[in-house]
Formats: sequence, structure tokens, C-alpha cells
Amino acid sequence: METIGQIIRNKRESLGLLLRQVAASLDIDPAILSKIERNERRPNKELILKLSETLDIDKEELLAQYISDKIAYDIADENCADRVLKLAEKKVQYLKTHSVSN
Amino acid sequence: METIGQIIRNKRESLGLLLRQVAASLDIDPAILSKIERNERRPNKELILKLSETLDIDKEELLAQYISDKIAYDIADENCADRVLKLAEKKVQYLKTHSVSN
DNA sequence: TATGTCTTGACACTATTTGTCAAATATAAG
DNA sequence: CTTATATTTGACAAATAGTGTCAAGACATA
Repeated sequence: METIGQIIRNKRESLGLLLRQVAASLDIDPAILSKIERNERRPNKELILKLSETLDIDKEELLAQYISDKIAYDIADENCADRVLKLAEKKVQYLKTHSVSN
Repeated sequence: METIGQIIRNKRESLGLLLRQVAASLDIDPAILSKIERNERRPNKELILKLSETLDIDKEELLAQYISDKIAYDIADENCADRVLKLAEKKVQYLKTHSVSN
């Protein structure tokens, strides 16, 4: 399974871009991007959006990878992961139909 | 749908316990417990475990509620929630079968 | 060696989470 | 109407986590 860091690094290298170049486009230090690509540091949502533009990666795809990474990390050491995900699905449905902002 | 705060408050009241009493048992300020029960503040995992013991709520049940709450909150405003949850499921499976610690 | 790229770790700054406290509110009893 | 008790609220401090900066080290290539 490809990690989000691998996705980013693969795309960057396939475009022949240097860390320095992409980092400049993202307005961050190359060291941060290096860490993100090696999954040593987690990107935030803003960075995900910029990355999808700079590297021409589908925005929804990268976002889904990003959020599912966070979730998997949250529940990886729980022995009731399946149940948790089913519950989460119900709650999301509930929030979507009942939230004030919708 | 019952929130985690409601679960806790219902159980505490059904046991005839005061905020002050349960808070003392949890070693926290009653104000915090009050906020947790009204979903104004999110409990952390340690508190969840203590709560399940003090109020005699099934530990797995309360943990599942707690984690699914966090997940639902994370993805509530995303329009690809279903896809994210499916991806997360795959990643959890992957982590379970490939992690070093297992 | 000399150059350019990437990695690593220490550090500071900021944001978020968590804890503390006292005043305000609510409820019930005398 | 007081008094007492329980809960709620908001301001604030402390602790933790996230983020950014930088320079030195490692690595490859010419």
C-alpha cells in the first residue's frame, strides 16, 4: 500500500522537480517537505491542497488519503476498529442530515 | 442518536451520583466533567477508561463511542466521507497485518 | 575536491488541549 | 426571602502538540 508520502515523492520525481522547487511553490522549507515525503511529519490540510495543485494530483484523492491516514493512525491500536468505523459512518450520516450549517 | 456526553450523564444520574463525586473519583475538576457531559469539551482516552470503571459502563462500548466521535468530527465537513472511511478500513487492515509490533 | 541535493536534529514559535478557579446561575429546603 | 447545595460559565494558566527555521551532516556526482 502506497503511503501519502510515497504518493507525493513519486509524483514530484516523475515531474523531475527538486524538493527545493516544490517547497518554494508551497512556501515552506525543503526540510519539511522532505519529512513529509518520508512520513516523518504529517502535512496539514492547507498543504495537501497546495500540493495537489503544484504536483497536479487529484485534490479529492489526496485529501481522502490524508484524512484516512489520520483516522487509521487514530484507531490502529484499537481492537474494535471495525465497530468504530461503522459507528463513525452512522455519526457522519447523522451530522450531515442534522447539522445546522446544512 | 445518543452523544457520548449523554451516555455519561445518563449513567451518572441513574446511579444517583453528583458531578463532584464522579469528578473526585476521576481526579478532575467537576467543571470539566460538566463540560464533557454537555459535549462542550472532549474527554481524552485516559478519562474514558476511568469513566467506564467509575460508572460501570462497558469499556469497549465507551471507547468505540469516543473514537468514532473523533473520526466523525474529523471528516464531517468533507464531501468524500464514505470514500475516506473505506480507505481507512483498508489502511487499518494493512497496519494490523504488517505492523512490527504485532 | 567542489557542488548540489537531501536528511537530520536542535531549537523557537504558535496553536490546541487540558487543568484551575471563582463568580454566576439554578434548584430545593427551611 | 434566605440559605445551602449543585451545576454552569468564562477567564486564565499550564502542558502538550503542531509548525517553521536553520545549520550541520550525509550522499551522490562531476
